Amino acid sequence: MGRSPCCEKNGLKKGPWTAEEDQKLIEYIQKNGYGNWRTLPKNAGLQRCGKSCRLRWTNYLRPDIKRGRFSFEEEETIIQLHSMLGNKWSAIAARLPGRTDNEIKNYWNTHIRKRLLRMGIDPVTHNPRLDLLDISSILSSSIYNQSHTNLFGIQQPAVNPELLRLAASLLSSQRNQSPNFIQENQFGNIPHQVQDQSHLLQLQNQDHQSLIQEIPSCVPYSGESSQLLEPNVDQLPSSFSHFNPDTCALNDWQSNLDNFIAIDNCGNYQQRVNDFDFSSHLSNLSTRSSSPALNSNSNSTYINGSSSTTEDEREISYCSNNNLFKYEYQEILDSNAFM
DNA sequence: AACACGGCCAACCGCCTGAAT
DNA sequence: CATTCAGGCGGTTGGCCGTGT
Repeated sequence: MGRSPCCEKNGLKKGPWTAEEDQKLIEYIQKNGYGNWRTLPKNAGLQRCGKSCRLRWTNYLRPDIKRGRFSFEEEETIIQLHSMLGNKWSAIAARLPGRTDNEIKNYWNTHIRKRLLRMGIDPVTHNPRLDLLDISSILSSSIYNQSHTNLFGIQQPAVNPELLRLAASLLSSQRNQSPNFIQENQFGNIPHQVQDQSHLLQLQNQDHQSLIQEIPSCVPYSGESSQLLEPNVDQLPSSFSHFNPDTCALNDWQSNLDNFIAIDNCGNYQQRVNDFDFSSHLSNLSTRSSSPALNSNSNSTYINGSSSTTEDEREISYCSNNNLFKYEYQEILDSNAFM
């Protein structure tokens, strides 16, 4: 009845593979192919279980594995696929030739996930982090002096009651003002007023999602992120300068910061305001990078550094489509309300 | 030089699904 | 139909290595 056991569980070697073991496995598979992992270790003269052999082969020894740093295009693909598929690493790996699910998973957990978190984007939902947005949960707490439980169920120290009283007061005063202050901005960028805590507190009256959709309402949006379109620069307000990495030197780039436009490779654009110290961010880049490190490959002709090669420049590039706006909003929240 | 710390990643663990018996 | 296991998958771990003090 049933199948016979695949292998003896005892007496099999575990841990890192030696070069000799690798060679045995490679030679066996080159000669006989792979498929029956149950019998393979014995036939190949390996004191390993079939599962270990399969893993070693698929994640490391396979000849078509691409090693080395992930390219920008690969990173972008991973993020886009993850937003659609979630932690389906094998499904994501199937669309990235030469990359294994294990490698993508590791790269996500060690690089991309942390970066998204720093940007205020929830790496699971790809939306703004609710733990940072959830001011209303603080304000709605009826007993200010009690400790506060955050979204993760972690007890946090009591919030300064004076601060909360001030916040409540400001909120109350803002309720009598125009609720459309965000839409009043003709360019669709985040208004500077948002920096003001009173405006920030006003936001808590609105549903987070509706707010996010509201901000880019004046911005041309090309639709699906998978569609790579040339940006339509004709739609840019004339007062905006734009950045062309093909022709613009880094100094020009920095000098234009006051009127900087970020355009992702779907053609969406956004005026960058200096709310979250974008200038110093770029200054730091310039000290570590002798050249702007920009390239003109892919479909990003006008872009905020998303085709560049340094870590921090890439960081900006993840703010594509709606995430761009979410990011800015999140940064404003972060720097004004929680610091 | 020695130690502590954190990041990275190969490898393992445990669960699930579908096939074999 | 029930049982058993191979294969596949995602989550987690632990050791190595680089960096900071």
